[in-house]
Amino acid sequence: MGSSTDDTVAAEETVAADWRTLEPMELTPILSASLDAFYETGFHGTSVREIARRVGVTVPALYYHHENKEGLLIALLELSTSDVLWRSHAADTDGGADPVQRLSNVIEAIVLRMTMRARLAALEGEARYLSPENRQRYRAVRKGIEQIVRQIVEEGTESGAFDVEDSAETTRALLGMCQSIPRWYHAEGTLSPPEVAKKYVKIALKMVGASPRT
Amino acid sequence: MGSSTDDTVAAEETVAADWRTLEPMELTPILSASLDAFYETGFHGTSVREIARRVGVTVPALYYHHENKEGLLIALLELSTSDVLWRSHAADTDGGADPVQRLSNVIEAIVLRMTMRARLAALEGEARYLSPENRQRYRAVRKGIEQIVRQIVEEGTESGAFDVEDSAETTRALLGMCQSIPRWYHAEGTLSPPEVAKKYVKIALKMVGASPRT
DNA sequence: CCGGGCATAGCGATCGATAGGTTGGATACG
DNA sequence: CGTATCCAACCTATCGATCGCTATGCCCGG
Repeated sequence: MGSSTDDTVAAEETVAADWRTLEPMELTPILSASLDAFYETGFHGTSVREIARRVGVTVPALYYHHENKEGLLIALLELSTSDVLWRSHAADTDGGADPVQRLSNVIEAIVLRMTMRARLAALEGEARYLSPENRQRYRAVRKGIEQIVRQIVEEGTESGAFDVEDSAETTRALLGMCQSIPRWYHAEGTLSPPEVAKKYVKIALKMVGASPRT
Repeated sequence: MGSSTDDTVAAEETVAADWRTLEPMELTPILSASLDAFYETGFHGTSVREIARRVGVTVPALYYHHENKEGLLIALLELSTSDVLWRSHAADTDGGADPVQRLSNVIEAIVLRMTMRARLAALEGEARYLSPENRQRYRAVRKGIEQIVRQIVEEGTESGAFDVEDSAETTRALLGMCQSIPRWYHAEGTLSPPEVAKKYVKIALKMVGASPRT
């Protein structure tokens, strides 16, 4: 996990800020090729032979490391969902008690992930092709993120920091806005991920009726 | 096309209000079964035999009415996109010159379609599996809707009715919020389509910094 | 010499698509 | 009125290709 030297003091500071740093996720060659293929042609549109061809191996090599084709998608979704769930929670608690800061942090964390891990984030649309039990686990993660955002929206509304009529609907609108980012965002675009995140934080604050601190 | 009797006067009035009325779209048995199958298991996850089985015919019957499997998806997307494009444009012009009313109308039209034609609207995510030339036509439609919304946002910002920093980004956020509705909306839910539309119109007006008329 | 990490070869099933025959109803003709 | 013709709308049967997956064997580093 972490280095064994000088941890006591720097640990909190590091962990607290960690949710902003998204280095390119390191994947095994097999998972990297699977991600590319699934992103381009979808789960059912991708054959295991195509994945093996991209990796430069034969088909049985895939089955040595993963149970079956669905196992490849599960492994990718596992990494993806645990990453976004951890980051959202860290961003939330990092915002202290101020709903404005908490929502700003969570939206920033989500948008940063949607832009810097766009291909991985777009994969979540393929989760509905999983077997029922695996799909269940994935939907639990989605509900977790929704609950984080909804709690902030509700608490902010009760404290008067926000002006929201329907917190559940506003939460879905916030997440829907963010989840659609991978559909149009390209890394070659003019806006960098932090710039996109800043814009969406401001939009999100408007959606909940909180004036940005200008 | 239309009946030749009594058209001159009633036409305008009918057309102007038509974009709010969404009767269940009548599809051929083949397209109806294709829509169900594509919605449940995706384009690549659906076999032509499965579609034929749902219709109650054999496979060649499908190929008699449509060129190939992709032709089934094209026919559905054609109906879907032409419908939403027409409704959005009608809702826009029906709002007169007031940006608030125009945006309210367009968002209402889009949300009404997303809820009442949820399965058809969700199909648009499968458009990326089309061949390049067909995908091109579809993306043109999407750009058309985006341009309608963006124009309203820009004009509203220039006239002072809206308070928007980045109209392009706000437009994408508005559409992304709406396009994600089919992912969670079920017809069995507690909210009716007009109720959902009302809520999203209010949220949209907040996003562009226009205070709702209370 | 042994087992992790593959490749060779091929299994049965299913894929999208098609050639060619059948049918039933509308229309034209005597 | 009877019947000949025709075409839309299918069905039967089957094509070659590809699918997910695996039994078996080799090879090389420890």
